[in-house]
Amino acid sequence: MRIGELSERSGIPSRMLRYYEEQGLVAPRRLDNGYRSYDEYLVDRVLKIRGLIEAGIPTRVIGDILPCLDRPQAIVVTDPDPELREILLRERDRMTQRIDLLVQNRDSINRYIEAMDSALNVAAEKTAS
Amino acid sequence: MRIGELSERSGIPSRMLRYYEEQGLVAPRRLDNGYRSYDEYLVDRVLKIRGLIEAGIPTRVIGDILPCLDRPQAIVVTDPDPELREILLRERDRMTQRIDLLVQNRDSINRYIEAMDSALNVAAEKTAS
DNA sequence: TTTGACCTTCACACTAATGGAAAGGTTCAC
DNA sequence: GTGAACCTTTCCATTAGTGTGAAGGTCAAA
Repeated sequence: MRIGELSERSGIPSRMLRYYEEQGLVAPRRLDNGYRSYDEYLVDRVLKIRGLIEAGIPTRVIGDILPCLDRPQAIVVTDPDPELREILLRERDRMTQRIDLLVQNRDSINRYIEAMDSALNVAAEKTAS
Repeated sequence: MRIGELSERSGIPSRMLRYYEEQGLVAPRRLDNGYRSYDEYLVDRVLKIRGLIEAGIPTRVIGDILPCLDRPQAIVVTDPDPELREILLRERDRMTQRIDLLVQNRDSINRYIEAMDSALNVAAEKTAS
């Protein structure tokens, strides 16, 4: 598919799809006329990229971890690179930290919402009485 | 305490502490000479801010949710603002999405690391035999 | 064959977060 | 009272991600 269709299906502006390409995160083929041509599986890929960017992972890092994310590991890991392993360990731990903090704060927000709601209920009961 | 001490204790550059103030996230008192003076509890506060920023939450949003995060809810929620509730619901859901995607990808990375390690073990066993 | 929708590259600009330098005030210790 | 260490504000620079517009090529349909 061409960039417009991918953009529509993924909800990601074509400007950003070109940017991801510039950052080396996707490599669409080119048609004879120079148009980008995206394979079907790239829909999921760009959505994953988008999600990671929104989660605060810089494209540089995404480029490192992306190859390890979706494909059947058995095929890839024939020659384990110890340097890559270090990068992955570090990023995994950073992600875990992020997750913990996010969970903690989301739960705080949730408690707050619930407190608002029960305050509303109290008010409603007063009115009803 | 003054900005230098807070910076040292929190590990956050003073430049950033001034930035957080500019964004309305902290409001240190001022000494007679104009120096910023931070209360003890602000150490935790700026660390929380830092964590949220690193988790990808923009300061604008942090400003909205911060008041709901740490303080005893019962006191605050006397007059629940429905508009604030909408903001909080939206942000909570966004955070949940982030968390899910982060968990999913962290687990993928983890599986990949484990695959690397067992590939290494296989190689080591070969060498040993 | 012209129009319209799509694509291309290039470039300028904006925001958020951050770093850093300049120019100057305060305080304290020698 | 001078120097060192700290603070102040102001301003300029950089990076990542994003928006937008110009100038132009492709292609199908009227």
